Amino acid sequence: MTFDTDPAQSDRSRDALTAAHLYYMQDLTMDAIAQELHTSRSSVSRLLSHARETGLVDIQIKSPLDAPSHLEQQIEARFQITAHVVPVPDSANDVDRLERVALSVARILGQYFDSNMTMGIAWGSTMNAISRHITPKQTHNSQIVQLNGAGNMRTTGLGYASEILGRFGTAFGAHVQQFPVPAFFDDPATKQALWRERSVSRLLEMQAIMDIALFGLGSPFSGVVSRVYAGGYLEQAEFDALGAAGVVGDVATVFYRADGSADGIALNERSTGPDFTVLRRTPRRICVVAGRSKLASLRGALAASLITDLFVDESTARALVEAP
Amino acid sequence: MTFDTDPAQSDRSRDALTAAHLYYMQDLTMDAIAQELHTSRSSVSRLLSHARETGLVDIQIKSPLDAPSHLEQQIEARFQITAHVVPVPDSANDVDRLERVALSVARILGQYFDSNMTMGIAWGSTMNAISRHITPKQTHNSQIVQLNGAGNMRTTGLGYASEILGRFGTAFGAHVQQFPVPAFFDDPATKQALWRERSVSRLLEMQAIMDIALFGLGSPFSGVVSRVYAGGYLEQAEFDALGAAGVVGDVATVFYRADGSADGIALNERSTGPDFTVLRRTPRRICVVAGRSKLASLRGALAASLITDLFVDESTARALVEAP
DNA sequence: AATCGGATTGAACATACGTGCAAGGAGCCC
DNA sequence: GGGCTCCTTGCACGTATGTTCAATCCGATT
Repeated sequence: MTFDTDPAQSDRSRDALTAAHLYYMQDLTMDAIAQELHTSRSSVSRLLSHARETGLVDIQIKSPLDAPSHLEQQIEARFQITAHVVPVPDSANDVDRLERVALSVARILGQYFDSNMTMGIAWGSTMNAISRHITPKQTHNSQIVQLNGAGNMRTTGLGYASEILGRFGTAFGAHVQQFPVPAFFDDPATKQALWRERSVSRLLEMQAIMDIALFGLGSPFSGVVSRVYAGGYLEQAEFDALGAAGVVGDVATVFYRADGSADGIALNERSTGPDFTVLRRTPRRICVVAGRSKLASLRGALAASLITDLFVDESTARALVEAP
Repeated sequence: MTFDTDPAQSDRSRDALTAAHLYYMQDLTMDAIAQELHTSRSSVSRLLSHARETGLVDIQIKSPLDAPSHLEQQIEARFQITAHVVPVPDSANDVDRLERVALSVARILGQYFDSNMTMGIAWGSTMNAISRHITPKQTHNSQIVQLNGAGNMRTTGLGYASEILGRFGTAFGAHVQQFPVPAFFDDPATKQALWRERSVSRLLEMQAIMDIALFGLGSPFSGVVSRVYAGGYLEQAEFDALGAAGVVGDVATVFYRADGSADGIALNERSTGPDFTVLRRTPRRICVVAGRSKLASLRGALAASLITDLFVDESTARALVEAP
């Protein structure tokens, strides 16, 4: 049984390691490294890319002491959470914004997730963006578990969600636990029945003991429609009911109001996402938000105490600390 | 009292931090960053240099699993120490060799040294080379303590040694404890008398409880003469006596033989360096060696169990694992 | 207020770097 | 063994980056 020690790959990685040493520790030029490795400069360039992509080289930004920016301090003081404000120029559009916040999260995630841990993962455009950029890190005995179902009337959702899950899994060398159910059941009774099944309850157990939850926010009633609302998951009537109930957002297809409350929202009874009382027991709950359209949703999630660590673009962060 | 929060510097560092985020976390080009920061591309280049030099950006090379190279494994198995083999082409001369090993050590040192620690520092060309390249890291309540005196018949040695010490001190924000004595006393009795002085014994106490010792090796009887032997520290007669006693090297001006023994070497009675029995109590003893001329000295130091962590250039490492 | 020295800036230049491309190899199937 | 694809390599090109230099700014000093 070969681990990742197949001779070809190992050769390449060994060279990449040496090249990384020479480049990052000894400040040699790629040309000089090429000579030492008896190859061409281009190959060295590629080796170094490989080293960075595979997480062989790890670049961290330190926050010596003063680091928390003014904004971060304000957010932390006001909401009792850890804040990471991602600098994005105000002129950027929402797509760039999401991409850049996601990239920052993807690069830093390895500092949170480690061996023997379990991480819960939502799905959606935010999670998708993150998954495409994660810097890999080898872990052992770790689990990635899907937080909520992704099926709808048209598809099982297995393709989209499992693509995301899979990227997380391979990046961390973790076991992946899929949750092959629809996002919402038609009948609450189906959910209750299924929840008693051993195969499902095993997964719910894992959610209950996860160390990290990672999720974006849905914002049903703002400019950009979240994936949940565009993808055929909800009927118009259901959507209207959410509005009537005063819903401002969702985490893993579980909805809440501006004050953070979620009681009496009918759709939650049929949702497959984790109940907030469960979610709040997770030690680290990382929320990733990009774009001011999610501001109301963010405020609600904060009011509901769903977040311990927030990644947010600069302009949304500024809006957040302004008077509500 | 201003810490490092003087407004000008803080502005610069804040920009550097942002630039580092944008460059290393979001893969923007310097041009794009310049626009966001309303400055020129050159300034961004300088900001990023600044960020790297000040340790604001930390680049680490991971050793995922297989990392210990063959050579490192061999050394570790044979001598029960941790080995870091620095890749240096065989064609490099001894000066390059030292420079490159020192650079690697300087970059990685921050991973060993932290707040509330005490590190003992030798002096010499190796330590000098390292000191010129250390990547800074802010620590609190930490100490840098000089291991052995640096004075000789000509100078107090304060200039040279304290320059080295000082660079370590400022790089880590640590208190610096100099040791203003000659490298060797003329009369052992002077040493004993001085060693009872409270000012000196306070420093010896600190040496006794240090967490890390960092030193190069002296090799009196090989091609390149160590600083100790060229700088007027020893008279010819003393030098000859070392040869007669079978000495192969020294650590912080304390000498040893090929088998690691140090008993009965007269000069050690007059040396100001730490007794090996004291040194061996230090949990981490980092030795930096470059150049095959130090091979015999290295073998002796290993036999004397003076080393827990070894940094060595590739070709010397190869020579080390060959049959003695 | 004038002058000086040192630090900072952007333009221009010289390198260093990333990447598309065609050529060469290594496996694999026929 | 020939021919196929897929992967890797080095070259060449265009772009990105580091660095020098003259101009400018800033603060301190006279």
